[in-house]
Amino acid sequence: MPLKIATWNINSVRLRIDLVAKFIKSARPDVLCLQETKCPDDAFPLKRFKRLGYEHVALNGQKGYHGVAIVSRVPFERSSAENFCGKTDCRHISVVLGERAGLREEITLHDFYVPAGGDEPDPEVNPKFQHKLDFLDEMRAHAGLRPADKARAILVGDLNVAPLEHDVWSHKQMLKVVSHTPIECEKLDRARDSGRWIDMMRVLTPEPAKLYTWWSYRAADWRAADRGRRLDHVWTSGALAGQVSKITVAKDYRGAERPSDHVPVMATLEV
DNA sequence: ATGGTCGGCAACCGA
Repeated sequence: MPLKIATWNINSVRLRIDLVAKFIKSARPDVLCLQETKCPDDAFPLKRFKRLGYEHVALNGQKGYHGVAIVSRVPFERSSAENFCGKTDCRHISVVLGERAGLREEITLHDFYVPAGGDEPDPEVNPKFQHKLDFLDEMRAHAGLRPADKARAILVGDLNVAPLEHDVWSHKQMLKVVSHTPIECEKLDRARDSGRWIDMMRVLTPEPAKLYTWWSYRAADWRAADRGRRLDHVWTSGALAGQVSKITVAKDYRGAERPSDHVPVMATLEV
């Protein structure tokens, strides 16, 4: 059976709830992972999601900043939220899909929002960049992010790093720009390799094809300039990799009225 | 080389 899992940095779920509804109705994901919900759990628009058919929700939100959520048409077995870098800043949540979702074998799903890291790419003077590097190191070292050989797992979200040359509009001009500096790209690679995760977006769309999921709000004409970055990712364990039939980047949503600066990415799994 | 725009929430912080 096909299982569709989408990820989207929504940059305020309450402000953009109508846009989320439009995406849900059109793309029909089974599970939607959100980042930057900017919404305390008691203010999350549960009723709206319920009306749309997404009755199962796992939340890790707070007032004003960051926040992640997983909303689903199929029930979870369990969920958990973890803290990184000794902070309670709501950057991770995970669920397990299993029997109740009609699966014979469980799938663990992680939803991440890695710190953006500020503007200055020097950890000595910019604590936000240091935090980002520490966060990536902690992901690498995390035992819970190393799926066993046969385990089916998927990790999605806004990882705030565009690691490959063709994940940015200009590799050369981006080398000193936070999101594409060598040190953070290397740390992201190590986090991925340490868990033996596979970068499924690049399996299905290999370089040198350009692949972006984010376009700055600051561009006068984001579409014409097309100075995008691939900040959002879909990683799977080896056991799940062969079952990903398709990943789509819904670029049109960047052109919506009052858009997020990120667009939805949706993976279809044959499970 | 520089500054450009958002959202939350009520002055700036974070992105």
